[in-house]
Amino acid sequence: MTTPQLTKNQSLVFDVLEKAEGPLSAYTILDKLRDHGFRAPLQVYRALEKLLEYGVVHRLESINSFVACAHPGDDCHSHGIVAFAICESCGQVMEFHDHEVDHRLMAWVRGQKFKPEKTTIEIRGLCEACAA
Amino acid sequence: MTTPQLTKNQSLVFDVLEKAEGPLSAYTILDKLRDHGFRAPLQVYRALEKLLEYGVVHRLESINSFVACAHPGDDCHSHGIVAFAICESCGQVMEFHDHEVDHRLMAWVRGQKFKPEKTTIEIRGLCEACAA
DNA sequence: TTGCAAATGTTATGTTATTACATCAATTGC
DNA sequence: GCAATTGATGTAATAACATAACATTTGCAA
Repeated sequence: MTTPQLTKNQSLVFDVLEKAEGPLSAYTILDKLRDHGFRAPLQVYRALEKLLEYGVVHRLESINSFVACAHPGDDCHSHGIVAFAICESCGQVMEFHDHEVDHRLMAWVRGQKFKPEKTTIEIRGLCEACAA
Repeated sequence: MTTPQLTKNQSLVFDVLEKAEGPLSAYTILDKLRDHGFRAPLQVYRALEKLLEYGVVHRLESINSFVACAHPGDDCHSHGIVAFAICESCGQVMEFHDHEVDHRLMAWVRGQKFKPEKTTIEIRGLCEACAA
């Protein structure tokens, strides 16, 4: 999928996520955009919905937050399943891909005739700096 | 870890989850236990906290719900990372384990000197019956 | 220029989870 | 025995996350 031109709200939300150190909740994004005229959660959620669809933003299910994709200008979908390591101390997120993991999960899924739509892999713990 | 004797509230919550067809939200559990004297969400969340700790219940992060562990009488922790396939149509959940997936994720983690605490693997999609 | 689809604005509400504080019951140490 | 501690419970209030419903605006193509 190629990313279409972002609308005003989509750009604002994406910029906030890109400039952020780590993942942000929808309401945190809302607060950061009040100066730009944002008033309601839906303005954020609607933008996020599109950004997720375009693959330029990821949702972290285990912490109800969102991050910009770590592959600028690239298409995340081509990498297979995206996995995340989330530091519970500093909030830093590392994004990675492992084709063997994809392969094993998809093999299991095939065996069950299960039709996968969206797969979540999130490892919560402590990053090197915080574990020290 | 061996599971200690459950308290009254823990037993009530666990029984509800065991008898359920699929995952339940905390508030759904609350509703099912009103007849047994439950009045507040916290009664459910506190019981769930312990049941999760004992490993007899799993939390499904991507749907904010809880399921009884699919290995009755067994200790889930000994199986490594638990993965779930969740049917978005009928709500059915399949629980499985794949040592190779564990191995690959833990290898990545070691390479980053990341210290994992809790790992989530959830595949949302359609089960065989619902995909037909 | 009309008609449509997508995006936006706004209010209200629904859903999930926690904080704060009080009480009760079992256990331990003296 | 009986303080002291610990863990479980009860209750109210609130915080945090997400969507429904409806009105309006915008861009664009027939």
